[in-house]
Order: sequence, then structure tokens, then C-alpha cells
Amino acid sequence: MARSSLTRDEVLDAAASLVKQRGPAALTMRGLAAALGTAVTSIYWHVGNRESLLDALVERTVQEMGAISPVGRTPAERIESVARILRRELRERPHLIAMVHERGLTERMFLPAQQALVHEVHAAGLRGARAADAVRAVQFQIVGFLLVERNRERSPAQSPAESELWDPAAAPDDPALARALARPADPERLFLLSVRALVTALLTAPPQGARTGP
Amino acid sequence: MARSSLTRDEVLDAAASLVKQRGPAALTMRGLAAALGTAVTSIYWHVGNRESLLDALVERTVQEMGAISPVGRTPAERIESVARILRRELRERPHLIAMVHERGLTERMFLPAQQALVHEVHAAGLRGARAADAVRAVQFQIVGFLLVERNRERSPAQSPAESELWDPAAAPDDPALARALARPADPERLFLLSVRALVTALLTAPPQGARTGP
DNA sequence: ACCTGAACACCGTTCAAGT
DNA sequence: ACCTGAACACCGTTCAAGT
Repeated sequence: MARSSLTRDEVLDAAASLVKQRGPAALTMRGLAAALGTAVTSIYWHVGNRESLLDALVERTVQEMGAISPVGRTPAERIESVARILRRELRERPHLIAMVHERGLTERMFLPAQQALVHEVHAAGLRGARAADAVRAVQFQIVGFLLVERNRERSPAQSPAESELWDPAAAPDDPALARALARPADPERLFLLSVRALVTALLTAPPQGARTGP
Repeated sequence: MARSSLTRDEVLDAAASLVKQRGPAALTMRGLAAALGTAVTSIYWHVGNRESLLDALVERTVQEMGAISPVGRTPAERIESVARILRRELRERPHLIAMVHERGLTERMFLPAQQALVHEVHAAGLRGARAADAVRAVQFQIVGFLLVERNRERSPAQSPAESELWDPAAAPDDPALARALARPADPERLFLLSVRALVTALLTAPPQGARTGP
């Protein structure tokens, strides 16, 4: 039986729930129609085609990523809190984030966070081009880390596992290092450690980064 | 007309060239068969199915990413050179790298680089768990940055461009910052700047990163 | 051992036709 | 304005049949 009235929002809701539960590949026009109890072609009337449907879904996700409210006393602490907030929000929508990324909208999704970062970097005393570099470096690091982390979680056990590499000659005189690398990484700890290290360096380094030695 | 003898390697070569030129989506079994001048079903005999074909392709890419030979005088310089080398290699195979990533093998592809990083971090005097953290932090940063960078290149102009955001009230008292953020980022420069900053901090920071203020 | 065409069950999309 | 089924051109994959 035909439904009385199908709205664009209903279509988007159903599509979002499909993607959230079973990933973007599970979102087929026919499957979506079945879930909605309509003919496939009705969907086309409301959203155009599959591509625009995904666009609309992504657009929604971008909107949902609201403003960022940093917490902490120092700029470094507040930047770290921005990173923490972003990580939490992204981990709640893994599939949708992947779609945002695939569609090249990652940058756009991060505009609110970028504004927060600008404010904090400014508060830390950085100005002009150097402040812009710091903002972008942190932004790239956060996004990049989360992409890598997501990838790790999805991937099955790596074929020649790290353990295989880390008993023999690779780290000859540091068994503790070998053991640490054989263990799985703790992503949250590594994330915060990385952000903290980068931020520390960016907020204290000289304008022109010519100093590389210890 | 049927070909005299089709080999698995020929199939992989043709598939790799298709992917390299026109992306993974352009790799259809039928299209591949046409490019090879065989029946579709012959391909199945040699590589099983599309999934295993992609696996084999990815496996090849992983193998091609050879050993890393760092250059430079200080450990920091040599780590930076590892980053530079990886960036160059990955940028030569954008599609294949994306496939490696999608298949969750990024980590595995980076094992040679990881070994090089271990060596340099050790040379810088770091030991045990702290050395492992440093290696992983740098590794995540490099991979993450390259994923984000690739995404930026592919993406069309972002809808509300950064310029739209960066003339009004966002950076009220730093027009130079606003101008810098309105300009497109120089990825190579940003990449090296980020790696340098992170490495500097990791090689000099105290064991427990409790210090976050300036 | 290797290759083939026919056939199956899926896709996304279009279109003329309904109300 | 909204919904429908039929049809088209694509997929990946299987299978019985060839040599």
C-alpha cells in the first residue's frame, strides 16, 4: 500500500539510520524504498538521485557538528579540549564522517573548530601568518589522527602483525621498546599526547622553524 | 579472438593501470576483461573475484613501498627526511594509497618507515615506552596529514569558502591572520612545519607530558 | 589447466502513466 | 504535486560446457 505522504526529511532520516547502522554501502535506493514502504521512484522525486541524497546526508552531518566550547585555563589546555571534543563527536558518527571525508568536506565541517582554535592561538600570543600556521597544523593533526584511528579500528588483524616484526633484530638493545610496539596502541592516550606535544612546540617555537637538532 | 595465454600478473598489471589512471571505481570486471581482450570469466579463474583482485593490488603496492633510507645529521633531521620520503612515495600513487587505507592496511604499509623511525628515536636517546609513543605519534601524524592533504586536493572548492568566514568578526584584531587563513594552505610547507614541531617536542619533552602551559 | 557464453540477482536511473 | 511499475543499461558472480 502506498504511504499517505512521504517527505524529504523522512527519506533523509531513513537513509541516515541505514548508514549509521550498516554503513554507506548498505544504502541502496531499493533498500531505502523498502524501508520506507514506497516505490523506488518516489525517492527520486524527493532527493533527485543517490548522489544528491548522500550530499544532503553529509550536509546534515556538517550542520549537526555544532559550535565548540573549549574548557581549561591555559590556551594549550583549551586547544587540547577542542581536540577532545572533536574526537568524541566524530567517533559518534564514524560512517557519516567517512562520507564527509570522501566528499571532500572535512575542511568545511571543521570551520567551527577552526574558529575556536584561532581564538586560542591568538590568546597564546601568536599573530599573523604564524598563528595561521599553528591553527592549520593543529587542525590537520586532529583530523588526520582521527582518520587513521578509524581505519585501525575497522581493519582486521594486520597480516604480518607488529609482533612478528618486533621480536627479532629490529630493536636490538631496547626490549622495552619492542614490547611496547608489540602491544596495541591506546589511541586516546596517543591522541592527547600527540596534540599536547604539537601544541607545546607551536606555541613556543621561534617564527622560522630552522632549529631541528636537540 | 581469445588470447593465447593470460597470466595472473597480466591481470594485475592491467588492473593497476586502470586504477592508476581513472580510480578504483573505474575498475570493473567487465571493463578489465575488455582491456585485456578476454572473457570476464577468465579473470575470475586467475584472481578469484573482485575483492581478491583488489587485495592483490593492495598487496603489490605495499611491497613496492620499499625500505626507507633517512638522510641528515641529527635524528630530528633524519626523521624529517623519512616524512619527506613517505610523502613523495604516497603522492605518486594516490588511488592505490586510498585503497590501502580503505582496506585497513595503512599500518602494515608503514612498517619499513616504522623501523626507520625506531632507529632514529633511539639515536635521539629515547627508550622504552616513551620511544614507542614517539614513534607512533610521528607515524600517525604523517599518515594522517597525507590523508587529509589528499582529500583537500580532490575536493572541489569548499561551499562556504574560508574567505567567507575570514573577513568579518572571526579574527577581529588580527587582519594578517585572517588574510593568511583566507589564502590556500601550502601543504608541503605545513607538513614539514608540523612534523618538525612535533618531533622537536617529542624528543625534548619530559616523560610524563603534564606540562601544557607556555 | 584454462577459457567461454549464458544466466542470475543485483544495482541506479529514466520515463510515460497514473492520481 | 506526488507516486507508480516497467524498462534500460549497467554491475559481480556462478555454472555448465568447451578445449
